[in-house]
Formats: sequence, structure tokens, C-alpha cells
Amino acid sequence: MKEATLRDVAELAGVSPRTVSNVVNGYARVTELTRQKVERAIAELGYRPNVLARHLATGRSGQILVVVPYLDTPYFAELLQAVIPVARQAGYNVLIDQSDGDREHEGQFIGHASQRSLFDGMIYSPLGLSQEDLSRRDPALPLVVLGERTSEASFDHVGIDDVAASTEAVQHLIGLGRRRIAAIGDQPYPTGEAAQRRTAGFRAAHAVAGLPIDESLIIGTPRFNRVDGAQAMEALLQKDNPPDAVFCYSDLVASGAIHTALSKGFRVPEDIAVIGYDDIEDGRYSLPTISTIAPDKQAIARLAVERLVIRINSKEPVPGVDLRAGHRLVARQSTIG
Amino acid sequence: MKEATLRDVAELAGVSPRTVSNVVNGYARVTELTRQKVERAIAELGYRPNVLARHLATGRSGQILVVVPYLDTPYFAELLQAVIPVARQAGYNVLIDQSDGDREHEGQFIGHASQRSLFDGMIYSPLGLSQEDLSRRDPALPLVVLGERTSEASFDHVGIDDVAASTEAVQHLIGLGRRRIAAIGDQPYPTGEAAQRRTAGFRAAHAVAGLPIDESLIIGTPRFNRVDGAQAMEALLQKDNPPDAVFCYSDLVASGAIHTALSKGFRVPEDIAVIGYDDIEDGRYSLPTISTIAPDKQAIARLAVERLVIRINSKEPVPGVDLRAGHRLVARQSTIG
DNA sequence: GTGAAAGCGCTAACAC
DNA sequence: GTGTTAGCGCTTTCAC
Repeated sequence: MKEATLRDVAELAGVSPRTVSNVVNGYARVTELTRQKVERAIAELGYRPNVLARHLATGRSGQILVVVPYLDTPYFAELLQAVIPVARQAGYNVLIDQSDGDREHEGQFIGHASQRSLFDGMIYSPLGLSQEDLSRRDPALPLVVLGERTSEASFDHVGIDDVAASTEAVQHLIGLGRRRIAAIGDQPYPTGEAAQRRTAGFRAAHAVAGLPIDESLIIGTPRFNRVDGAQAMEALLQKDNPPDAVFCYSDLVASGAIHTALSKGFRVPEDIAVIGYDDIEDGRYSLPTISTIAPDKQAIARLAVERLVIRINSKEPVPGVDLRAGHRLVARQSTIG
Repeated sequence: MKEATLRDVAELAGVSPRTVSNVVNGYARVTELTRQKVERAIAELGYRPNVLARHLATGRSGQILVVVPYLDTPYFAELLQAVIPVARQAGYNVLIDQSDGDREHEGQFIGHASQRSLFDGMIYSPLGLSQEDLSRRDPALPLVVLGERTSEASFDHVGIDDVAASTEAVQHLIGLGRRRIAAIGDQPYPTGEAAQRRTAGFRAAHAVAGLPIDESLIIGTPRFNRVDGAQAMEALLQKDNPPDAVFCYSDLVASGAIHTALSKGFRVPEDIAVIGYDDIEDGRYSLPTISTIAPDKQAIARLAVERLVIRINSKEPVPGVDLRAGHRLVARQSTIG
């Protein structure tokens, strides 16, 4: 049996489609009597509005696209988990995409992002995407980018203060009496801005404390995964003079690093203190539990969606702004035992 | 500036909308000459088809809804990660929903699942959803349910053979010489079917080996999270006669259980061997690495999407089938050291 | 407050 | 092979 349409309802209720539409959307005031007639007809027919048709007529889809590098990376999964309810609350469905290896696809931005009018806006969490890539996009698409970025563009940024957070992390290690501190995760190239901000914090903390930096202790990694942390730690421990603390650019990296350290017979934190970044749930249950920088994911999600909605609803071009969510340092076993 | 429409293209190319549509969709054969004219016009206008309009006209949205209990549970994140590319390949976008605590919402099935024609079909991964709930849904919506289920309904099931897999897991422990084996995760109530199948496997393995079961070693948990595992292990270790092995109903449970065991001074696997279920990435990097039952997630994703597509494209009602993906036992440090 | 009617942009009979 | 045209189901301007 075919689905009932708005027109069917109108006929049954003996009113015009216009009135039914009003009732359904709560637009204009409708006489209590007609409202009841309409509502009864709706119930009787089991009428459900066709969202697609509504979208075509209104010109908006009520969907937003959220793009993350990887879905199975805990940090992104947790972020998404936060974004979805907030978006739903704001009346939007969430479409999810993994940017993954798709960076290859030259012309098109990513995945189905090229499809027009399928979503009203987009929240993009870049991994290795330079500013240039971002500006090569359809400027008409409302866009909020996750992660701090210094730029005045036609889109917004939402993130925590990476440099400050990283500085705190390293100061925490210094405060614990550590003097040979390594950093795992640097990415000294255009697409590695996020990593570079952490490195900047690393340097800042040293500068403040008047501590020299052993440049050989800054280890670059292609990504922020466990393997990267494991390999980097491996290299660090082979040194004649291994570090007594490590600042890892993600909890996953920290997890991998700790794994390697422990299996090589080092004690964490006694021999090597380790602090991560992201506060993934995992770090709260691993052994040792992992000290970390905890970004306020709820705030990030809320700010991003709020801002995107503003952008979607605005007729005028909206200037790009930089929004900061909070963060805090959570000391756990991997640094304080 | 407004977006160019198909009609604009038609005018510029001097052909009818029909022809443009043909070119865009590659339907009928088009003269090479007209095709070129059309394509030139498309390029010149920067025309991009309006997906929404297409959907309204065709009556299908090209989207499928995937519902999982929690996005930040590694197993589901990994599953989703597998589903998305497969769906995209099949020409579908993926809409994601968390069922989460939404079970409360009586009438409506879940989240935006009530919205009509927003998606062509749905892949549903139930957590605590009884068969009844499932049958109370819109029977017209093509549906594939993840997880083995014994039922002949109007939808399909895709999962691994839980009972067989669980049996293997426990046989692995028995083969290692363990005799007092505990199980963590039972859920002896209607919505706990998945858990009950694991318990059935647990019993089967004991039966085969002619081993008695100490019923007090079967611990129920409300969910399959780390906390559940941690608490259950706590209880087990307080016994006068603690178990020498544990079969956990998820890797997360195993992770929590191991965490507790280690911090209480037990050695894993020497004092207590632990095996999990799901093969989440985490278990490959934790210390010790976690032995587990590894479901073929790729196969699950592929089967689920394929089946859903069949269901979507079929005019006739399709009988519900039960599809089995493969699984294998992966022995790691938590059982074999 | 409600009705009539014109689209939103595309697809797909149905002709030619 | 290509043109004509009638919808898909809803919103919404404009009258009444």
C-alpha cells in the first residue's frame, strides 16, 4: 500500500494541503477545530511527511556531513559520539565520512562531499590537509573545521589551545623532576600543523624552565597511532642516554610507547614518565593508566554545531572565527605512579 | 549566484532535459556529438545534479541508516569503518545513529528512524533489543540485523556463529590445561540473547571435555564494558577458590578483567588465562595482548550491505535469512604468554 | 485562517 | 536517439 501523502490527509480532513502543512509544521495559527480534524486524519492515515520532498521544496536537507580521518580511532569516535546528539538536538541528521586515504582524489574534496544539496553544512576534521586544500572547496558550503588553525578564511575553526595544552603537559613532566624529555609525534611539514603546535608547546615549556632541548629527542611520526608510538619509543630506548620522560602527541601514541617501554623492562613512570593527548577512554583503563591532556569534547561538539548552524542560517557571508574549547591536564599512573 | 539546473544545461546545449539526464546518468545511448555538446555545457555551467531532486523523482534516497548502540565502543567503530566503504561502493551514503539509551522511546523505533524516505534501508546492530521490538517496526523498511538470531522474520540476520566461536574459545582454555574456568558477561534475560549464546558455547565446551561447571563462576554483567569486566573479576578473585581462566564476552570486558587481575597481583596468563571476543585493535597492543575470537568484520559488512541492497531492490517481499560470517580464534599473550 | 496554484530540480513514461 | 510532459510530495506566495 502506498504511503499517504499530505494531499490525502487534506482530502480526508476536508481542508486544503496548505492547512495540513500549517498543522504539521506548526506555522500559522490554525483554528482548534481544523487542527483536530487534520490531526485525526493524520492519525487515521498513518501519515508521515516525506522528508525528501520537504527538503526539495525548502532547499535544505537537514543533514550535516561530519568528516573524520578514521572512524575507529578512539578520539574521533568519541568526538562523533558527542557531535551526533548535539546535531540531532539542533534538528540535523549526521552523515559520516572517513577522509582516510581519499586525499588522493584530486579534484573532488572528499567522498560524497561533492554531492550538492545533500547536506547543509560540513564539519571537517582534517588529518593531513593543508590550508590550501581547504580553500579549494566550494565556498558556498558552510564549513567548520576542527582543530586550531590560525587563518582568516571563509570558515571557522573549533579546537583547544594546542600550544598551551602541550606546554602544560611538558611542564607537568618538568615539575615531576624530569630533565631529559622526549616528544613523539612531530610532523615538520605543511600538513602537520597540529603536530607542530604540540612541538611548539614542548619548546615553550623548556624555554620557560630554562631547560635545554636535545633535538634528537624530538621524534617524528607519520601518524598518531600505536605503532608510531611503539617504534619511536624503540628508537629512544636504544640511545646511550634515553629520556626520563616522553610527551606523546596522542594517547594512542602513548599507549604504543608505554607498551614498548614495559616490554623492554623499563618501568613507567619510574624510569620513564609518559603523558599523552586526547583523553581517550582507553587510557583510563590501561596499565598503567595514561596521564593526558583532556580536550573538552562536549564543548568542541557544541561549539562546532552551533557555529555551523549559524553559518547555515545566515544569508550574509559569515567571517571565519576561531573558537576555543577548554582542556585540562589529567595526571594518572603513567606520570605520577 | 544560483546553481545551474539540468534545464539550464539543456538550453545551453540546445537539447532537451531528457537528453541531459541521459548523459548524466549514462542511461540510453547518446550520439557522441550531442554527448560532447552536453558535457561542454555542463562544464561551462559547473552543473552538479541536485541529488535531492533526483531522490524525490526516483523515490529512493541512496542512503542507508546504520544504527549501533555506541559509536565509541571499539567493536562498533571498527564495524562501521568496514561498512561505510562497502556501502559507498554499492552507491549508498551511510547515515549513522546511536541507539544508546533511546530504547526508552516507546513508540518510535529509534532516533530519526521514523523519518520516512530518508533512507532506503537500515542495518541495525541491537544491544538489548528483543525480537518483539524488531517486529514492531515498519515492515516496509528493508532491514538487516547484525548478530546471529534464530528467527524467521521479515528481515535478515548477519553474524558469526556465536555458539561455535564461544565453544572454541573455552576449548582453547581447556586445551591449555585450565580446569576452573569462569565466564564473564552472561545476561539471562530476553534482551541478552547474544550473551546467552556465548554461555551456551561455554557449557558446550565443558560438556565435550566432560568437565563439570561451577555455576558460581558464570558472572552476569549489564553490559560488555571494561567496568563490567573489572567488577566481575574483582568478585571472582575474592573467592576462596578463584578460577584459573576466564572467558570474557567482549575484549573490553577482558581488558577490564585483566586490569583488575594484574593490579591485584595475579599474573596473566600464568595465574589466570583470559580470552576475549571481538578482536578490537586495542587487544593487539595492550599488555598482555589479548587472546580473542575474531569475527570477520569485513565479511559481516559485506554480507549485510549486499543483503540489504537485494532487499531494497526487490519488489517482492524477501524472506528473512540468516547469514554467517567467518571467525577465528587468535591466541595472544593473555592465554599463551 | 484557509484555499488555489506555482514551483523546487529531476526522472521516466510516452511519443516521434 | 531525442523531445514533451507529467508528476515525485512538499512549501509558500498570493488572494480571499
